[in-house]
Amino acid sequence: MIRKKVKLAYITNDSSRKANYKKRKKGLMRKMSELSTLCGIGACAIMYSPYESRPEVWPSRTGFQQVLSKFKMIPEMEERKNLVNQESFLSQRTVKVVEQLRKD
Amino acid sequence: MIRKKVKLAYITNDSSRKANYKKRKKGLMRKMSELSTLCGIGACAIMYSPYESRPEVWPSRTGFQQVLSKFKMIPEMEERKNLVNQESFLSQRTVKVVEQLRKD
DNA sequence: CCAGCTATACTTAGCTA
DNA sequence: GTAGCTAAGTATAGCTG
Repeated sequence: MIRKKVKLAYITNDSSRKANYKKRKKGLMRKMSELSTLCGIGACAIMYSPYESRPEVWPSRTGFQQVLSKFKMIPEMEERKNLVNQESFLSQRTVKVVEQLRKD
Repeated sequence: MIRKKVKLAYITNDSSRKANYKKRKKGLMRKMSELSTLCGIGACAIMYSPYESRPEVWPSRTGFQQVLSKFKMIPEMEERKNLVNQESFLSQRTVKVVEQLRKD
C-alpha cells in the first residue's frame, strides 16, 4: 500500500478521477463545516462535476441562504465608501445574487 | 509543542479564532484548487467573516463566472425532467444566480 | 460501481520571533 | 498584527470485499 505523492495534475483515468472527486469533495465539505463551526463564520460552496447529475452545494439550502444573506452587509459598506475596484464590484454583484436567492 | 485534539466548537479567544480562520481558509482554498485541477471540475466558494472587510471568493472573479456558467447545463436538464424536489429547485435558482453574474 | 481499511502524505495548533 | 516552524493530528491513495 504505497501511496504516491500527490501530483497536482488532471487524473486521466476515468474511474480513479471520479473516485478521487468523491473522496475529496467529502473532505472539503467536512472542512467547510469545521471552519464554519470553529470560527463562527458563514461560508458556502458549489461544485459542478460530470460525475453527478446535480451540482453539489454546501451547506444545505437553508444554510446557503443564511450565509449569503450576511454578505449583504459588506457590499453595502463598500458602496458607501464608493469603492470601484474589481473586488468591491464583485461584492456588489454578490448582493444581487443574494436578493435573487432570497426571493424563494 | 503539544497540540490539543481539535474540539469541534467555537473558538472563544478572539485572536486565536482569527488566526485559525486565516489558516484554514488558506487550506480550504488550496484544496479547492487541487480538486479542480485533479478532477477537471468546476467549483467555487464564498466565505464571510468579521475579520475581513470583504467576502473571500474562490476562484478569481473570472474563474468564478466560468464555473457558474457550467451550472447552467445541469439545471436545464433537471427542468426538462420536470423534477420538483427541493434539490432540483435549488439547481434552478442557481441558474438565475448565474444569469445575474453573467450580466456584468 | 460503492464502502471500508490503513499506511503515508498532508494539514495545522501552538509556539517563536 | 504577520510569518515561519514542527510535531500532532487528519485526510486520503491505493487497495480489498
